Amino acid sequence: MTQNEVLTPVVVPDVVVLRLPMYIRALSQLLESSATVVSSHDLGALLQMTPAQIRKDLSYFGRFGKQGRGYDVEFLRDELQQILGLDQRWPACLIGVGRLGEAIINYPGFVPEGFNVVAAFDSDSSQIGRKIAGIEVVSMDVLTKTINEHNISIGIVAVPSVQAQTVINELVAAGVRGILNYAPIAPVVPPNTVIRNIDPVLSLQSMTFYLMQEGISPLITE
Amino acid sequence: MTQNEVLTPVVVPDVVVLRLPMYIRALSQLLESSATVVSSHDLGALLQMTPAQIRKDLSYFGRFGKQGRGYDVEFLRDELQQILGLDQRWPACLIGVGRLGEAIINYPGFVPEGFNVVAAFDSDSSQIGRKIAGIEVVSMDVLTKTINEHNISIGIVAVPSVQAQTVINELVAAGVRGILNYAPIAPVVPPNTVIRNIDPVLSLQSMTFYLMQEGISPLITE
DNA sequence: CTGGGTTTGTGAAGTGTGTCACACACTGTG
DNA sequence: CACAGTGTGTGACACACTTCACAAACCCAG
Repeated sequence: MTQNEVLTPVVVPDVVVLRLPMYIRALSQLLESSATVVSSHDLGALLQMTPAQIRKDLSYFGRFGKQGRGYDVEFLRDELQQILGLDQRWPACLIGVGRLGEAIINYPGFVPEGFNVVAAFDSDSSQIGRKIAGIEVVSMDVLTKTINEHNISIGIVAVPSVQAQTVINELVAAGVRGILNYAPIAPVVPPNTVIRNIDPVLSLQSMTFYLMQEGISPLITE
Repeated sequence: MTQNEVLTPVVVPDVVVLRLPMYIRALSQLLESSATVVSSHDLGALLQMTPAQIRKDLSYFGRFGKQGRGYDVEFLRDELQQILGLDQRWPACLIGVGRLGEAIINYPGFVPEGFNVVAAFDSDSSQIGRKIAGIEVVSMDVLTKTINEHNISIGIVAVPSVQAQTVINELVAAGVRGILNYAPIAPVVPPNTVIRNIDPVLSLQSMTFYLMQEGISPLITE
């Protein structure tokens, strides 16, 4: 094989892709504590997972470690960031500037990770023109235009449930291929679109099953 | 086997438990559109999953359907709610009343689903005494006492990353067995404790991998 | 430069989850 | 009351992911 490496030799399982950001975060944390090298064993202890899984996951993308030594923390983090496209800044737009939308746009966790909300939309005309965190709320009428102008490929949906599917359809039609949905619904998207749902209620509802199993019930004190 | 049925015949896979809330939500939606009966086929279409998976999932808990007919919507929803313990109200406490904590306590999605934030804590003394959504912010010193008094088994963590693990440890020590964590960390909890992490950044970071694969890059316009 | 200790990368085995396909049950009709 | 049509519940199969285990590679000490 004297040709250039193919980008992704075999198809990478989704679960593996979901774990890469956790590796990046742990590596960043290690960097702050001035660690230069880490083994799959130590990284596994930090993330509560087996060393074998970490090695297998990384092996989908390349050979980043050295036998007898481990992984160079900074190098591995940079490689993983590049694989996920996190060495670039991603402009995103927000739809819905109610209480939730406002909290999202003010959330300080996005910017340091390379995600910038550069536009905010709302269907409520009384919201239009208002500025939140330096961003002016504009009408849904200019959705496609604004998305093209700013080259936005990520949309964050923070509208009421009943409107969410419609808004998602509009985003997809406007060319957005990645959607972060905060509405408590099960949205339908075309196959070439990536959707991630943030739904604390679903998390709580599956949690109570296990609490019940341990005999913990809100009505019984002990 | 003339003995009483055991509650859960075989161990239920975690993935199945995670899907039950989605079924409940879809069933509630069907109820609103005045449907009385639904087949696994139709439910699958609504949730983008195969009928076989739905039938298999439900079969872990009992036989709720009727051949040739399907499932009674209201009956199935009630059964699933009971299995998850959602026929009761669950008191929860919030730790951290910053911008994020405030948004959580004001989030209107929890109460209709049976989750009530009945106490709010903060380590910042300037926050103590303040009232948010009718709930007075109190000191971390009274954490254990308050949790016991209100019979709280769920804690919602909305403190900065550096404090999150400490707060989680304190919650566990105080008897909380279910934790909804909003801090962007990988927390460590004892085996008998259920943790759910809400982390929009992780969702975005795995999303960009797929956007990159489709050739979508924030720097390239087309 | 040699050898003991360490840790990676990866085929192979193991485990768990999803899908298939069909017997059985129920409905409604004539 | 019989029969055609429909849809569940489930054992068997298929697939995907995780873990195992070991050869190969590297470090470092003497």
